[in-house]
Amino acid sequence: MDYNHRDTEQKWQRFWDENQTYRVETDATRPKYYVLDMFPYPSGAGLHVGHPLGYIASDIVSRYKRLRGFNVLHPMGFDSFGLPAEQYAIQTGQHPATTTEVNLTRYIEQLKNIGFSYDWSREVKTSSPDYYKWTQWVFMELFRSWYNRDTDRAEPIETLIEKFAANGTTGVYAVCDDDCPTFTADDWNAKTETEQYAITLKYRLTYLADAVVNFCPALGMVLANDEVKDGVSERGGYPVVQKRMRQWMMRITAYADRLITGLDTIDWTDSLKEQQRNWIGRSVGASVKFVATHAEIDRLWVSIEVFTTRVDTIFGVTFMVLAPEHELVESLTTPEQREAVDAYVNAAKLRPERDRMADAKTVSGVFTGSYCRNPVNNEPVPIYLADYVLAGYGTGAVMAVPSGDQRDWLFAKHFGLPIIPILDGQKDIDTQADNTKEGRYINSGFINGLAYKEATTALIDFLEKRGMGKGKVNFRLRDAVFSRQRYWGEPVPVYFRPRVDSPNADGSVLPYLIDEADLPLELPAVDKYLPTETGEPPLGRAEGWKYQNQFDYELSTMPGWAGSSWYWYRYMDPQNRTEFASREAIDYWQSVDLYIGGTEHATGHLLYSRFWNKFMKDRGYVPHEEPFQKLINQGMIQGRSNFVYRIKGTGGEGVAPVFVSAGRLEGMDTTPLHVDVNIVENDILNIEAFIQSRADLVNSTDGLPAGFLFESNGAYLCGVEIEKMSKSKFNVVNPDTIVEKYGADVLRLYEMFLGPLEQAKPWNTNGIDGTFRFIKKFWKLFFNGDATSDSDWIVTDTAPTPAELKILHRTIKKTQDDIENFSFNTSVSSFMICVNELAALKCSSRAVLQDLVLLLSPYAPHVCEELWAALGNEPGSVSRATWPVFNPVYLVEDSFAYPIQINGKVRITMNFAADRPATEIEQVVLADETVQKWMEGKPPKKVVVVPKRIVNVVV
RNA sequence: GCGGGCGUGGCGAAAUUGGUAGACGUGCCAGACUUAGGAUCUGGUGCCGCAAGGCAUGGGGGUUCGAGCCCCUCCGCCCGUACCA
Repeated sequence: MDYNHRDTEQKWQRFWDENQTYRVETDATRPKYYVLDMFPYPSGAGLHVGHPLGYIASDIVSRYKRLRGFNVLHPMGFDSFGLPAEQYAIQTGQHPATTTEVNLTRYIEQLKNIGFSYDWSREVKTSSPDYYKWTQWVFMELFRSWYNRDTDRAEPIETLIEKFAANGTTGVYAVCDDDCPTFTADDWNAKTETEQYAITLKYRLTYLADAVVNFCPALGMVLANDEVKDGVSERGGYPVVQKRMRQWMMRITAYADRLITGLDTIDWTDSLKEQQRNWIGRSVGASVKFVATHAEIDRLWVSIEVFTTRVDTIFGVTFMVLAPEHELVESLTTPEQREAVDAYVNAAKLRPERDRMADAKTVSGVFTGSYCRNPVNNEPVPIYLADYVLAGYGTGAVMAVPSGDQRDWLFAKHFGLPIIPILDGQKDIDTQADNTKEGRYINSGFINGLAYKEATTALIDFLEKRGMGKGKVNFRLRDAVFSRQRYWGEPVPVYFRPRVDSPNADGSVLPYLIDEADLPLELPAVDKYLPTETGEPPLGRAEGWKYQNQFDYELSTMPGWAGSSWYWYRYMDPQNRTEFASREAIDYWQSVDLYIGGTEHATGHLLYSRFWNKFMKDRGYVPHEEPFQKLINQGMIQGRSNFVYRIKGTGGEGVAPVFVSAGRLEGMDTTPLHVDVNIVENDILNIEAFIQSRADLVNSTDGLPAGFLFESNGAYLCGVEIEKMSKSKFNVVNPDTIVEKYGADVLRLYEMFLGPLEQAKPWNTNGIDGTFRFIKKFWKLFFNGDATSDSDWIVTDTAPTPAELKILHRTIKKTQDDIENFSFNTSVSSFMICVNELAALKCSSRAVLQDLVLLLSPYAPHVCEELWAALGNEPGSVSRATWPVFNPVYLVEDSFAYPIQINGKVRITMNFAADRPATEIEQVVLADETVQKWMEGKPPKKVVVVPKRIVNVVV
């Protein structure tokens, strides 16, 4: 019987489906393990071979953990709100839910084709009202909470109100808006309920604020910073302009410190943790006030606050730089400088941010005409504007120390400003800045002679005493904009009520949460998916959409990351109608043990998820501070494009196109053209398929057929380039075609065999035959393929030989080590060696082969299920079996030793294989005659070793 | 610029983390069985050399009995980030 991957795989996929083999329930008698994939956005293009890479790895771990006795939660779902479906809706008028459903069906089909052990009964999709009801509920909980810095956690807003009623703002240490008033308990209690409510709005974790946002006129919507790439929208690539708009915001900054410290408790790669640390950007320094004086009036005027991480260099300050957008620019500019400043500010505004940032080499700036005084020595400091200072970071103002900072140095050189050395450890400051902290201070007033640490302390002390500055921790992280002016997202469960019941009623409106009983607030139908004529978001088109038939709803929807910031909890209890997940389910599944996904979510999804999780922990809904205990980033699979080369000038009217093989390009003037990788094998072009599929290329415009210049062996060799996988580059490989030709098991093995999981690599189908052959060889350990006999089943009940046991146990050890270490590629190699060796030994022992089936089953589940049943086990039960026990006894003889001659002396180095830890590697000196015989090729029969010395050598 | 990573045969890659470099796979060469081979099996395959031998992990230097791995330096590539004060 030959192996037929199509029949076998379909049979078992159907079996798993019908028997719900991978359905999982809470089971307090067994340890749990939660393996999660980053759920995909179901795009219209379907899956390509890059998508399943991480899913295969997580599936292997899931299947392995099941065999090790864990109750494994391994779900899949869809992040199904998103812009592409909406844009398609705008073009076609088709409801995004419809297209999403079509794409989603295709995704599920493709995923099932690869044989993943997902519990599909737990599928979630973020665009389903049953799901987004709870996304809206989390929003409400955030709205109903404030951040108490004293307890360092989020608390219900009621605890804040109690404090206000008891002591006013005294003793309240909260994260809030900048313009929070202070008041006494009497003040508070004298206010109307509406006034009190209005005040609490400044403290809630989700709040309305006027924010300068990235507005994209083409999309008619606002984008988050991390959705804007190079100054254009990430999706679509449209220009983005700065615009002030009223937006819902999330106070993620309240969690900045905890988001950093939490990184120490989780098992993520250092590079990813570093990315998040940098994004949050905690820097310890000082804020210092420089009092500005007007050049003409020469009197104390206004104070400019700067943030610096190097307050120790303050005596080296020779100028100050403000961002062109700084609020004081207008008032600091003297009449003489007015024209130059206006020109500079306008140029900076017009210049797209991307240009401003990209151009780091050109020094530009302008003098305002004003000065301020250095608070430590009262020296006048000229105030400049320059666009290398960002309005959004710190205070938008920098004290410039050209001796210690290269940008400041360049600026000083350009404008002829003084450069004062302030440390005796600095060198060459005539040619460049030196940011060293080594040495003793010079030219630095009262800190002369001190070292960095004492100087910093002394300075902060000095400034604090005079009220001119203080030690401060600054973050780069900013509160997240939470509103989107688009249709295909979760409606924000808020309505607006005009202020009428307060003495100060001015007709303005306040936001209120809708009644929780009214959740989910479902997306209303609209006639078009575009903004309204008055510039309202698409939801403004919904007719008669009023809360309680009278109040306006919030018209913006939530961003894409809302639904994905808590979804791992929904998988725990996806059908629950009364809670986002039951307490019982959460207590059992706790948090995600292993999360696999791409590194591109480092500062988006992975940060927001940690934020929401911490919030939910604070409010007692979840047990863990961190949602994802271990995170593995799979590398991106790139496309491998193939090219043909057409000689320039051929292929037009009356000239037959001529294609030159890649090996003969020398001296030819050719145009490279993408050719479909699916008609290229080992970079050799299938000429017939090419001629058939690309009539547009292989004939001249008037029909003359193409000529080809081949290699000397008669083949047409294509050129190769690594590019992103995309339709337009003809380099997309669909997993379905691989599954059809080789089978899902081969696809799974091959994707793992390609290289380390974390490494980015181009997809290359060359070599997949190797894994295909492996599966066939594996099969032949069970069936000899002799069609003439009644049964070609060759497994026997013979006892395994020592050699067979050695091979088996070496493979058990290797496989479990590899899976625990996510080193799947070497595991596949060891399977190949194992099968080759067992075949060479003509191993037919049931005991060995049955264990081998279990070892391979996480990688190649279909063929293993088939063989498992053939071995007489209950059909479909391979996932309920028990992982073979590794016994090191069978490997002892693997130790080896070899003599090396060093400086006339001979040493014997001993290594021990898998059964001994590496720390026992020996280096010992033997008797000369023993060594002599060894060198002559007569090794000792037996060497008995204990750590660090040889006990006995038998020759 | 800064941060992180990488550099090993024609190609994808191994190397028990300082101990026989190139496992395994592909590709290529030769052979077997074949009417046939894009099937299967066997052998060979880092480079130079007829051989003995020599040279090899981007270049150079260092530590070490011993370096692909550690240190210094230079070169090249990739990813992230955008002047973060």
